[in-house]
Formats: sequence, C-alpha cells, structure tokens
Amino acid sequence: MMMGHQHEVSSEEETAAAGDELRRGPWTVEEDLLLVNYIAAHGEGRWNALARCAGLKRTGKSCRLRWLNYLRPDVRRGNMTAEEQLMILELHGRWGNRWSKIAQHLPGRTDNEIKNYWRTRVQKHAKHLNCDVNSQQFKDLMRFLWMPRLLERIQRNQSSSSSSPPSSCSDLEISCVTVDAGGVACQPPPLAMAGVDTSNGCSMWRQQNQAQMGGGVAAATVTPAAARQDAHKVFDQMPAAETAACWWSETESTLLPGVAGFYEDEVAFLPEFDVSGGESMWGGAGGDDASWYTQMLGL
DNA sequence: AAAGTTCCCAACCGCCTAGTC
DNA sequence: TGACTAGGCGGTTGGGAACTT
Repeated sequence: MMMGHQHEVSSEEETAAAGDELRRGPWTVEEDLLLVNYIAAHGEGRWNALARCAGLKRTGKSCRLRWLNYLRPDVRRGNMTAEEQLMILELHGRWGNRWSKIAQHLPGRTDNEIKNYWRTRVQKHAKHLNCDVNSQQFKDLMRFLWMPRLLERIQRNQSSSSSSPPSSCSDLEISCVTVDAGGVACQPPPLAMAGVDTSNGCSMWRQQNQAQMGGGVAAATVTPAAARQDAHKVFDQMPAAETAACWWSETESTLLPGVAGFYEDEVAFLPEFDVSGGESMWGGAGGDDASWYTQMLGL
C-alpha cells in the first residue's frame, strides 16, 4: 500500500539512504528474506546500518517496524483471544493509549496490533452506542458488562477443556457488588474461579472491598452512583491482573440500570455480543489460553 | 454480476527521548 | 552545552479484502 507522502523523504531518511532511492510501501518476499537472514546472522539493532548492510533500500525505521510487527518469530497472529481482550480492556482502562506498555503484558502481540484492535473493535462499539470511548459511561459498560462476560467466557472455556479444575484454584470465592434497579446492594452467591490462584491478592482485595463498602455489602444500602464511585475507587487500586480476574457481575440486568447507566435495550442491539461461544465481537476461539491467562495472573 | 460501502491492518508520519560526540 | 543520530512511541493513512445493496 502506498502512502500519501511517499515522495517526501525526511533528512533522517536521506542520511540513511545515502543517495539511494528508498523503497516504500508493502514489503516484498525478497526484502523480508533479506531482513530475516541478516538479523539471523548478525542480530537486530542499529537499524540504519542494518538496512544498508543487508542491501535493503529501506529506512532503518521501516526495517525495525517490519521486524517487530511482522517478521519476528514470536509474533502472535490471528484473532485476539478472550483472555487477551480482557487484558486489553483492563490495561487500557488503567493506562490509556500506552500501547507499547499494554503490549508488554500480551506476549507475542505488538503495540500496533493492540492499537488496531482498539480502534477497529472497541471504538466501533463505542460509536454504535453513541458515546465517546473515553466517557465514563463507556468505561462502565466495559467494566460491568463486557469484562465480566469475557471472564465468563474464559471460565466456560476452562471448564470445558478441563472437567476438574485445579484444586488450588477451585475454592476461590469472588464477591462483587451488584445493585438492583432500586439501588439496593445485594451479595451474589460465591463464584468459584477456576484457574485463578487463591494465594494471590484477590481475597485480600475482597476484604478491602467489603470494608470500603461499609463493612459488608449485603447489609448496606447504597445508591447506584455511590456504588459506582466506590467500585471505581477499589478497582483503580487493584493490580492489573487481579482486576481482570475479580470483576464479576451477577447479571447485567441488575447492573446496567443501577451502575453502568445503561439500560438493557441500549445494549441489546449489540449484535455480535454472543456469549454462547460462537463468533462474537470479541472474536476468536480462545479455548486453549487458560494456562496463558493463569500465568498472566501472576504478573 | 457490478458498484458501493465498510472494515482491517500494514506501514507511514511526526514527535520525543536518550545516547554520543 | 548543544548538535546530531538512533530508536521508540502514539496517531494516522489508505489499499485491498469482505460485505452489502
């Protein structure tokens, strides 16, 4: 694909090219081979020199990008798994558009790929909901509906791939605050979190959570706005992996009107939001990543 | 089947920072 | 200290595939 500024050459590129005509646009198989072979023999780094020595009429920048985003052997391709999507939603909520930082927690995924995922999938649905992707409303939707559903899907995949969860994980109980339409907090039944190490901070977080919620959510009566505010406060204090693992909604029908500010019919149109295991907006099969996600929880 | 539209993502750009001289 | 270079980052673009009319 040829870019619009293909005839403009920066001073940096002029230096790198040393008078040679620079190639732009899509990489050919021959160029890829040159780059891969050169790096295999000499290693990466010093990209401008590398481009020259490898006989590539490309800028160092271009070579670096091609290698990191496409040719590197550990680059993971294909649809994002539910685990990866959950991680992206959580980490973006925490760090914003810090794509490279987010990518560090998704082995094999590049910042470019995560950025593209965010723009093409997440922003698209924010647009469908007619709200800004950075709005509190949309963040609530992600936290209280999409992320729990992704988690649900992950757990279903885990349980279907292994009939007996690891004993070290099966007894973890996760509580979360749900708020019914009348603004009354209720405590959901314990949820066994298969695949999550009970020794991590989740149980501690739960205790803190309940303490901050006024000594026990079951007894408290809170307004939806207050519940949301408290939830965010606790959420923001949690380590990333715990946050992704711990959030759980009893049902979105109780959460949406009270906490997220969305009504059921507002999200009902989300056509791809299929939790039955088929194709969904969250894409991908994702069934074999349980171990990966468990590993990520140890971050 | 053809034309139009939307979506995806590879590759580019400009800016910034760190390192070197 | 300032100029220069390399590398890294986030934002943007546009070609082609996929989908719709």
